[in-house]
Amino acid sequence: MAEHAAPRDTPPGGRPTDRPDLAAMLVPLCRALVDAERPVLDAHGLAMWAYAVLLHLDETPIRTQAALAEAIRADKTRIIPILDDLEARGLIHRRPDPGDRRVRLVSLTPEGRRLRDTVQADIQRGEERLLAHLPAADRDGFVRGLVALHALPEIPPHQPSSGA
Amino acid sequence: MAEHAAPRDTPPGGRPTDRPDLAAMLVPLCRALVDAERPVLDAHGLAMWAYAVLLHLDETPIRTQAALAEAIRADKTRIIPILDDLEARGLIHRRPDPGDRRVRLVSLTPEGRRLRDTVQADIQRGEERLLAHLPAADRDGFVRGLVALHALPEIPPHQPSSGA
DNA sequence: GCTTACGATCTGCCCGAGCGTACGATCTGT
DNA sequence: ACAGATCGTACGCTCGGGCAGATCGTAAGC
Repeated sequence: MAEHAAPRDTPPGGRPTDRPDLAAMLVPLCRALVDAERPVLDAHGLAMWAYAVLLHLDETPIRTQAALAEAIRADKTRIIPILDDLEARGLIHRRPDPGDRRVRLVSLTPEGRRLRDTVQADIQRGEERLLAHLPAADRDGFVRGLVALHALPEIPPHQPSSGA
Repeated sequence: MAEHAAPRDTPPGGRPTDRPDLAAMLVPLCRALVDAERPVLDAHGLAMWAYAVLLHLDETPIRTQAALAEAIRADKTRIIPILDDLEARGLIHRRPDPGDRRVRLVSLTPEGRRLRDTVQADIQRGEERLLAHLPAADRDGFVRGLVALHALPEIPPHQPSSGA
């Protein structure tokens, strides 16, 4: 089941780390987690992007739709139908900024906030059940490390040092 | 920059966790990490899937190509050209199983193993530089938690409990 | 020997997502 | 008033990847 990378001889120019690549563990974990959470989103008729919008909207005041799109790393054109849908369902407000009528001020409606809280509660409950598999110390470290990494402004590209 | 979710009132039916969703942190982290590591793979002429194959090949003995594809969660048809390329470059062997000539036994060649070690050293060096941003305790907990989660056989789907 | 099952391979279809372009409405500076 | 920039929106292209079907070789059971 669990394949741990056996420690190998030291490759040229690198210290051995005695663990699989972070990405090789993170990517499957991400996929599995997203798959696991999809039923919850489906049950509430939310697409992943729509949920990302709801999540982001009340954490930081929104300036423009393009900024919102960039914040959740979505495409600025593809976010339009998502906002259309959320607006049609009464989950967000989208009104022109009186100060600059080019921009639309996007905000959560009370129903939007409620749905968001409900869905997030479901999701986080599932996540907590997942985290329960870990010993308490590792669980806290994992979450704290993840929060810290998530807070990093950006991740610089790795440099191939060995002769290309 | 770093937006921490402010603790909110408890949503109906769930305990508040005072942290963003795991997935909401993991997915951007994955994307950023993969983006950061792409230059390394490019420098060695390896696609992501090809690297996944090399990574998987010497950790567990391979039975069939379809099993290999499933193990790295790739499509069984899409993996063929990848194996073709790796084989043409002398990085893997693909010979018919004498016991059952339907199946092809896939294994790493010495050059394949060397390339894999080189690339992995580059990648893990970059990852270690990233982890250096964390306090030692959180770093260890993060890696240990990640390894443990990665070792889980599967992640059960979350159940939407609130009235769908 | 025949039928059925299975693995590898190929081909084609469809979808989601990234990206560029274009256009209308609006703001800003001159 | 006019030029240039900015925002929201629509359209279209392209690519990667998931998926289904078809073919061929091989294996196993009858």
